[in-house]
This record gives sequence, C-alpha cells and structure tokens, in this order.
Amino acid sequence: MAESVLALIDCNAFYCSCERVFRPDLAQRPVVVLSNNDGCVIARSPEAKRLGIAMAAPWFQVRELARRGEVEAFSSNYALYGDLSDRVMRTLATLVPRLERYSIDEVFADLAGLPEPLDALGQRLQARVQKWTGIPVSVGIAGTKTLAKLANAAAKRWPARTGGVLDLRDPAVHDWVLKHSPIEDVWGVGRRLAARLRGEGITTAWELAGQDAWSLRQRYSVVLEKTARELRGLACLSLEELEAPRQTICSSRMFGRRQYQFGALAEAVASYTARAAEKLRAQGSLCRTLRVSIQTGMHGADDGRYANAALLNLLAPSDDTRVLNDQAQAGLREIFRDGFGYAKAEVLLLDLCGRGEVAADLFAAAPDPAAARLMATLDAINGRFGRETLRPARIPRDPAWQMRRDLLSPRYTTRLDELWTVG
DNA sequence: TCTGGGGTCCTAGGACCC
DNA sequence: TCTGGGGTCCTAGGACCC
Repeated sequence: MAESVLALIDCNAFYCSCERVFRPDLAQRPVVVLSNNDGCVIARSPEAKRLGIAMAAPWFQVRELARRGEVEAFSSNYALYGDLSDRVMRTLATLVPRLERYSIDEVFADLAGLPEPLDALGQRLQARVQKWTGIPVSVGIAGTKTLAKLANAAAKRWPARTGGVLDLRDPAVHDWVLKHSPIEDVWGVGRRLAARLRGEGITTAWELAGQDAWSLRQRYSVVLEKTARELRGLACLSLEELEAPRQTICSSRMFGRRQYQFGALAEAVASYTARAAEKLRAQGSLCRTLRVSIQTGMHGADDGRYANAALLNLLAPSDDTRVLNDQAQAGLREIFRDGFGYAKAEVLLLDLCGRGEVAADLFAAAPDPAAARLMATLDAINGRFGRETLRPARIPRDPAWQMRRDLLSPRYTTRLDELWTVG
C-alpha cells in the first residue's frame, strides 16, 4: 500500500487578509477583525500580533490604538469571507483533485500519487492562490492530519526558513520540528489538556509522541491516544471528501444591547428560527426537536442572572419556518420571565433526519407540497437578493436587538450595490 | 460597560430492561 | 437473610476546534 501523504493548506490571518484584498493601502499595516457584536479580536495580521494585541482581546482595550490610527479594525463580514473562501477552494481544486474543506480558512488535500517533490507543489498552490484571490496561504505536508497541522504551524512560525511551505516527511525535519513545537501547538490539545500535560512534564509535541499510547488512554482519553499515534505517523483520521450533513443546527447571537421586553425576544427568536430553518433546508434535512433558550448577561449582573431553555417535540418532522417558529414562540413563552435584562437567545434544531428517511406516520398530516414550494421560493429569493429580503412579518428591518457592527466593510463581492470601485 | 458563534466528539451517570 | 450484572438509551457537561 502506498504511503499516505496529506497537506493542510491554511489561509494566513484569513479575515484580515480578506479585508486587505480590497484595501491595498493596508498591506503592511496592523489589521484586526472583531467578533460579532464587536466584542473582541478574533483575527490579527502579523503586524497586529507584533503590537502585542492578544487573540480574544476585548475591543475596548484595543479601541484607543485604533483611535490613534495605530491599528485598523473591522467588524466581521462573513458574506465577504465566505465568498473569498469559496474562491480559494476552487483555485486549489485546479491543482489537487481530492480536498476536504475543514473550515472557512483550512483545507486538507490528499497528495498521494502526485509528483515529487511535494514542497514544489506546495509552492505552486501558494503562488496560484495568491495570484488568483490575493489571499496568502501556508502549506504543511506530512503523513497524517495531525502532523500536517503541525507542519503548517511550523511553516507559519518559521517563515524565513520555510517560505510558508514545509514537508515534514524528512526525518531530520520531523524530529527537529516536534522537539521545537510547544504542546499547545498540537491539534487536539487545548488549554486544559496543555496544563495537565505540562504538570506531568510533557511540554513538547516530541514528548507527547513518545508517550505510551495505552497509558494515555487510561490517564486521559481515546482522543489524546489517537493524537499521540498520529504524531508518530500512524494515520487515525482519514480524509473526508464528502461533507456529512450536520447533526445539530444552531442559530444564536448576543444582542447589541440588553433586552427587557418579551416582544423584542420574540422578534429575535423568530429571526434565529428563520435562519436555522434555512440552513436545515439547505442540507435537505427535517427536524424533530427544537430547543429555544434565553439568558441574561454573565458579567456585572446588576439586574440578576437568569437562563432557561425549553425543549419542543414536533408532531411530525418539518423544515417549514412557520411550523418551527410556532414551536419556538411557544417555548419562549414558557421560559420568559419579566424583569431581566436578556443578553442572548439561541435556537437549536436537533434530532435531524433526511427528507427521504421519514417513516410515514398514520396520524400525521401528509406533507404539504404548497408549503414546500413556498419555502423553496423563499430560499431562492433570499439567496439571490440577500438574507432576510423576505422574512416573517414579525421581524423588523432594523431591530433594537441587532448586533453591533460599527466597523463593517462593504460586501464587495456579494452585493451589486456594494461593488468594489477603482479610481 | 464591553469578552463570538457554530460545530464535533467523548464520558459519566441515571433509568430501565432482562 | 440473601439483594446481579450487563446492555441500551438518554442527557448533561466537558473539552476541543476555528
């Protein structure tokens, strides 16, 4: 059997790079992108990192720097990032046939059977994506996914030495990188695990790879056992080219400001339900259970804290926004309490099944073709003219609870009226 | 004052069954 | 007085990812 070889291709500071594509004046400047609601920093350009701005730094700590013009900040613009992500993926597909899109800015590629040397292929991928989309990427090449992630992290950590492309199959390179990669850089090791491992004196990827796998399973979990095996070159995770349908679909958001009225929460829940139902239909699923939850702020709880959730079972599986919203509203009425300042609502669709898989229920009403046509039309119009062009009447155009996005860039690529102009 | 949103997988513990 | 153990299903919670 041929040795497996994979690459992990990862866009550098992706959200920042997207903003720069349309703002060449920012090429060498510190740039940050903020989370929904402009809460905290979720992406930093290398220049912003050098300024000492931490990941997840609260915006109010960075605002002064931005006011003085030392850093350029943007609200997150997912319409733009999603579109540029599609372009990056399509560009890669012109050179590599088998791809697994792992996240908005990362993709695994199967390189088995492609002509050596593979780092030359990596450089071609890098150059073509840069030229066709304007997005810089790094490429890590290795025999397992965990090692490819580590190779990619190393390519980013030592750009002068690697040029952003690193093949970890060379044993000397492999050993050197593992010995110099802190345990936190290993995929699957988060804050908690890293602290426990460090407590045991395991501080590098090399030391984790050297642990006895069975003992890791006993002391930690099967997940960490697999991670250690993968670090030793034994593939435990395979390339998943086919995207499996989601098992749960969630739509949730913090409000731009605290909400006290039932009516405002009802609007938000209707809006989140509509969004979740849209995602449900997009993957061709039906939902049998819906969970709606609300909560007050977690910080500075002057008006008291409260959080609650309601679980609703549908009579028959459905993907109809109106049916789901009736349930969501009933759930909200159950759990709403007066006198609290609510910060967030969430709608979760679970117990999903394929549209074709539903066992006929003698007592349920037959599926209504008119309803299906209505939902399909709704999705087509919103797909063409933008989200919430058509929406349930209870959702206002400019609701009081909508999230803050004070620093939003135009949707250059997906809205005709916000097209990039040159001149 | 202010700290995201959307997912996955695993584990532990309780209920229930034979 | 003795008072099983193994399997399954469900749920909540934890940890991780980007």
